[in-house]
Amino acid sequence: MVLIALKNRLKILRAERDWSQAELAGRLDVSRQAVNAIETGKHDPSLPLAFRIARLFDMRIEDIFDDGEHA
Amino acid sequence: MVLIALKNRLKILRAERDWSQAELAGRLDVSRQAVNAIETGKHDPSLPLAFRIARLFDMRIEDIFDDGEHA
DNA sequence: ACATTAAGTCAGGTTATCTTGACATAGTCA
DNA sequence: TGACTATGTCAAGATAACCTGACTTAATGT
Repeated sequence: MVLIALKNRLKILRAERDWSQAELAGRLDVSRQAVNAIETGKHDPSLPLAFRIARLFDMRIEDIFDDGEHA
Repeated sequence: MVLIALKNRLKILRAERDWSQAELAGRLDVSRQAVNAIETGKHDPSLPLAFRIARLFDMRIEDIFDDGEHA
């Protein structure tokens, strides 16, 4: 049972601010590897981390991560 | 390190529809115990499950779960 | 050439989020 | 009374989401 992670715009949002993965990790209070794993689709963030990410970029969770948003 | 789960309105949304935990679990494709654990604050849903919950109730994740929403 | 930074990865470990199965309690109802 | 439903809980186990530390590769700059 191999499920893939939700698509996300983290890498783009980070690039827009010219932050390294390490800097973003620091702002989110997680490890650099955690940020990398999320960006590269290895896994999804926990819900609390998703909230911190949304707060940091002042966006809604649904606008950063997406499920497929079928209509 | 004991962290508490996010507050959530699952129980209320479910009551408004007069669904049992078992029925909600079926609609979300998780176990009844998983629904119970989320409602009783034992843990947070994964992000993919949070998306399914939000879709089911046609609401935003932020309007069902909350972090404290300081201002 | 050498040092530094960024990104990606791996190993090994911990904790959180699930699973199934079982059980107790309370409420409803024939 | 006895059957049924809903809720809450526990145990034991699987997998996902984190951690630290180490290492490689590519790009940049001195």
